[in-house]
Amino acid sequence: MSGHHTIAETEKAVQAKLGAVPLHREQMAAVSNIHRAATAIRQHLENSVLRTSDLTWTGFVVLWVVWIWGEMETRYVAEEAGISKGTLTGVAKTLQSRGLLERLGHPTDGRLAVLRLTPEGEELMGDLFPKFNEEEVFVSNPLESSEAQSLAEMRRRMVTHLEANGEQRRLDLRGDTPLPPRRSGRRAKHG
Amino acid sequence: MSGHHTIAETEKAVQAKLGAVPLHREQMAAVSNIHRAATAIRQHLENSVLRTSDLTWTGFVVLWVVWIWGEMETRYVAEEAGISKGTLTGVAKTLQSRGLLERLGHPTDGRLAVLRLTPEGEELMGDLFPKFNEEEVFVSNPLESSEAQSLAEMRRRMVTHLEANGEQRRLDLRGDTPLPPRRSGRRAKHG
DNA sequence: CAGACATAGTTCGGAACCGCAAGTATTGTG
DNA sequence: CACAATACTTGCGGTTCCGAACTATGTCTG
Repeated sequence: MSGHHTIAETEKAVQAKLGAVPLHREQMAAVSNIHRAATAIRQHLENSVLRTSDLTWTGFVVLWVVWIWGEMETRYVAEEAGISKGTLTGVAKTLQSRGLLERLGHPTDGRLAVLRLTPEGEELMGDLFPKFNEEEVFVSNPLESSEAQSLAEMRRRMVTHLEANGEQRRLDLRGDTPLPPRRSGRRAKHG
Repeated sequence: MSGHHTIAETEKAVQAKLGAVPLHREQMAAVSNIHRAATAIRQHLENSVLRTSDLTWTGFVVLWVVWIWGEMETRYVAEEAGISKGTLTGVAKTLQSRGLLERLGHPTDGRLAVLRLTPEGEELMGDLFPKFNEEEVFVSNPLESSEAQSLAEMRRRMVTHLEANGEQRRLDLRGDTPLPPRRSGRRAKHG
């Protein structure tokens, strides 16, 4: 995954490329490879335990969230799973079609929808999660227990910070110029 | 991003769910939220600096790799960017169509293709990267400089370990039963 | 040098995914 | 009761993504 260049080589090349521009090295290192690490871990988990049950990463995460918390309103499921509501609708549909998940109306508030595992889903997760956790152990083998803890703690701090201040930061950055629309996406009906 | 449940609450719920099954807490914490953190960071970067240039995360990473290393064979670009060769073909096509990237044949080995930035691509990256790095600083604000370093170092250890031992581990896990094909994916021509 | 094998890249199938707009239904409020 | 707010779904247009099949090229070996 780290290709054929080390981090040190990469930083050197970046510095050469930027010349006089000051570079924030530690922060670059702290951020730049997180996505690659996440991808590597995700692929290991997908190809070791998830694939045999024909689950995608996202499908598993959604099942996991609902499994842990029991019945859960869809908006919270999306939030906890880190996907958009629209995506959740599709993923939930896939999982429903495989008989792992069911969708219920909320008893008092008719606007809400609630997700719950079917017995099959419960059984699958009861079987799958221990295996999943075993691979989490494998993946974090090279870390001391205390390191694993502080790693999680640092990440939590970054996420909390982003949640608290990210939106304001983005607002400040773009000032008065509004965010341009994406290239893709539905267009307004008239025009 | 962390929804309305803290990590501690989540762990408690997991333990309740699993009952007697021993749970590897630190490792679970070390792994389970990395993807969520990566997503949060990615979305901040996309919506702060990338969106104004209509670049996706992956598109930016590919440009970045080629920018740093100059001309580069596509297989190495894919490896450094952490995507499959097939994905790179599509991404490179998109970037070519926007005039940021060009594709050259290799002079001596006809199988190889080489990517290089166009002058427009060079200019864009020269403008964009400092802004990107600024946001990397923002994202890692809550970390001490030494923490940022050790974070990156731990992650690097995990990735290295996966690269070295992941495939063997997956082989051991599935034993003699072959990996089932994905639900999606190309099928053999005949049938 | 032909045939086997290896390597690099592209094509393709199917799914995930986003962000937005619009639509539906329900609930809260003045 | 009109009207705003909320929750979810649907659909659009695009990108990304994997991995297997396929194509083209290079290399090794008898």
